Amino acid sequence: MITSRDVARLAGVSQPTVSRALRDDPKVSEATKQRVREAATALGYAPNAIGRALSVGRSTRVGLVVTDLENQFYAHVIAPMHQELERLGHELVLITESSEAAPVAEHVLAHGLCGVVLATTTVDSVLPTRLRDRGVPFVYFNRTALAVPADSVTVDPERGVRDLLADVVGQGHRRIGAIFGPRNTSTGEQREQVVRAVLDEYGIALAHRDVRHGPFDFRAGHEGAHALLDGDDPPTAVLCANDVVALGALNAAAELGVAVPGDVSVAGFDDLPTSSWALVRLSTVAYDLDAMSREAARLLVRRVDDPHAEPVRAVYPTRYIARATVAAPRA
Amino acid sequence: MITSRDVARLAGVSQPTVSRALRDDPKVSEATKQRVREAATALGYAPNAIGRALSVGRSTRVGLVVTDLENQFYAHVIAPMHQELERLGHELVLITESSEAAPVAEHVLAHGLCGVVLATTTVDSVLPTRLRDRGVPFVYFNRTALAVPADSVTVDPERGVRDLLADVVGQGHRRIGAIFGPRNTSTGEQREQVVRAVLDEYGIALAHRDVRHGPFDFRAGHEGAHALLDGDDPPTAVLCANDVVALGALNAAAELGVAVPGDVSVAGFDDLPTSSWALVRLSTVAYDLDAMSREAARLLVRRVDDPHAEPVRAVYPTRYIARATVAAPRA
DNA sequence: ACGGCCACTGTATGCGTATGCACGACCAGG
DNA sequence: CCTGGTCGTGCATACGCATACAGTGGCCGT
Repeated sequence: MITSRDVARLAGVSQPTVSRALRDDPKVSEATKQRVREAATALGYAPNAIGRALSVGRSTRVGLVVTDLENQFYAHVIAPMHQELERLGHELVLITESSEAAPVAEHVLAHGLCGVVLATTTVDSVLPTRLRDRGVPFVYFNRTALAVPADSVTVDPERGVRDLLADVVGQGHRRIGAIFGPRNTSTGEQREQVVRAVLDEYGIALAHRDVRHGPFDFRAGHEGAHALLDGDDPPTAVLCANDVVALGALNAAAELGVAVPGDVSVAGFDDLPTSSWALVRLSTVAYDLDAMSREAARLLVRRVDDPHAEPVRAVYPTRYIARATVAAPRA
Repeated sequence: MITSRDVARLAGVSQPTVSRALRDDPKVSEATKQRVREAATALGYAPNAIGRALSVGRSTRVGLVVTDLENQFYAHVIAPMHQELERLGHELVLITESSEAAPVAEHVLAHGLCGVVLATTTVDSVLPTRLRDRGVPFVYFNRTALAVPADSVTVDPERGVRDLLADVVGQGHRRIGAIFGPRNTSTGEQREQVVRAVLDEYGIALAHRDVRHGPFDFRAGHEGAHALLDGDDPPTAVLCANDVVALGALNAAAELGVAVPGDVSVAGFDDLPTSSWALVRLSTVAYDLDAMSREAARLLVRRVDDPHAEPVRAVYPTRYIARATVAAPRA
C-alpha cells in the first residue's frame, strides 16, 4: 500500500505536508502543493480512509437502515441515494434493523459511521432516541418519529390523495375498502387519516369490515385483497397503503377472477416504475422518490458537517396519476 | 467513546490484555478474561472497528460491485447476501462500477475493504486483473471472466433451458425469436450458446432478424419485443435473456395488443418473485438465487481468511418452470 | 541594523487496536 | 539451590493520517 509517507519521500517533504497539500491547506505554498500532487499521481497514491477515519474520529460512511431489502420500494431509494452519496464522496453501507435498536446504535459507533438514514422508522422505535443520546447524526427518510426531532424528508399525501378520492368518488364508488399500512408508522397513519378525512367530506365512512392493516409489502396487499374481495358483498374500490401493497391486491384479484377495474377499482401510492407497466397500469399517487432520496443523502452529509444546524423538514408534494385501475363500479 | 483502555482501567489490567482477553487469546488466564469481560459489559464497550482495521490492515467490510442498482434482480441478491454477511460479522457496502475499473480497485484499497463480490463482470473487464494484481480477494457472482481465475458462484443453464426448449418446440414453435443478453457477459454468451445448441438438435436455427441483443434490463426486453413483434411476420415465441427482459417483452406485447401466449409465447430465466405473479405467470428457468448469494458471501469470507485456498467454482442447477406464457402457436 | 511578524514546513503526538518481545512469577528437575 | 522452562502480563510500537505546536527563514518597518 502506498502511504502519504511514500509520497512525502518522493516529493522531498514531510508526511504532514503531504497531508496538508493534498487537502489543499492554504498554509502550504503552491509550489510545494504542485510537487506533492505530482508525486502522488506518480505513485498512484490514494489516501487511506481508515487512517483518516481513525484520526479525525469519523468516517465518510453512512448507513441506511432498512428492514425489508427485498422490497421493490427500497431499490428505488437505494440507487439514487447511493449515487448522490458517491458524488459527495461518501459510501453507503446497508444496515437492517434486526429487532433490537441497541445493536444498530452500537453498530454505528463501533464501525465509525458518520451518520445514518432511517428509512423504516416506526413511531415507537427507540432507535432515534438512542442515536440522539449517542450523538449520531441521522435523518428521517419517508417515515418519521417526531418525538425525536431531526432532519426529515417526507411526503405530503394531501393533494394526491384528495385528487385520487375525487376520481374514485366521482366515478360513483360508495362502498370503499382499504388496506392501510401499519399504525405505528407515520406514513401509514398519515395516509389513513387523510383518506378518512377526505372521504368524510364526501360523507363517506369506511366500514370496519372493509378495512385491513398490514405491513407495506406484497403479501399484505395479497392477503388483504383476498379477504376483502372473496366475500359475497365486497367493496367496489380498494385503496392501498402503497404500490407494493396494491400490486399484491391486483394479483389477488387476478387469482380470484375479479376484474380490475370492472369489478373492483384499486389504487396505490408511490408510483413505482412497475406501476406504469402495461400489465399493471395502476392508478396511484406519485411523488419524486428519486429527488427525495438524493435530498436525504445531502441533508445527512450537511448534518454531519454541521451537527448544530437547524433541522430541516423537506416535504414533497404528491399528485394523482389516473391510469387504468380506477373506473366506475358496475351498475 | 469507550475504548479498550477504559475497560483496562476498570479491570485493573493493561490495554493489550483487554484486547487479548476479548478476542479469547489462550495466553490470557480465565480469571483475567472473566474480569475483563465483566468490565467490558459494565461499560458497554464495543471494539472500534476502525482501530482494528487500521491495526490489522484490513476491515470486515466487503464490497458488492454492481452496475444497475434499480434492477429487480439485484434486490434479490443484495438481501440474502447482506444477511449472510451480517451473520458472519461482516458489512456490505455497495459499489457501482462507473465506467473505469481503476476507481473501483483503488476504492477498495483506499477504503480498506477486505474483499469484493463482482456481480456484473464483463468478460472484457480489466477489474479482475486489477484486483488480482493488487491482491484484493474477490469472488465472481453469477457472471465470470475466466481469464482471471477466482472463486465463482454461477448457474448451469443446460438442464433448465433444455426442458424449456422441449416445451416450446414440443408445443409446435418453429419460428423462434430471442432477446439475448450482452455478448460480453458470460451469462449472456452462455445462455445464447446453450439455446442455439439445443435448438440445433431440433434442427431449428434462429433467423438473424429474430434475434436481438441488449442489456439485462426491462428496456432491452421492451424495445426488443417491440422490434420483434411489431412486424408483419413475427416469431411465434420469444426467448428472453432473463426475467427482467421477459417482463419488458410481456409489457411490450400488452402495449401492442399481442396476446401472450395466444399470439406469442415468452420465456424468461431467473424465476424472480415477480414472475410468479398472477398478472405475469412467466414460464421461466429457475435456480436458487438466494442460496447462491449466500454462498458467494461465504466464499468471499473464506477467501479473505485464507487467500491461498484452492478456488472453488460453485455451479447451481436450473429447472424449467412452465407457467402460462408458453403455449402452442396459433394454427 | 535589529526586532518582529508572516509564511511555510517539520516535529511530535494522538486516534484505538493488535502484536512482538521482554519480564516476572512460579514450578520442576537436577 | 540453581537452571530452564512455562504461563501470564505489561511495555513498546505499529498501522495511516491529521493537527497542535515549534521552529526556520525571509521580509518589512522603524
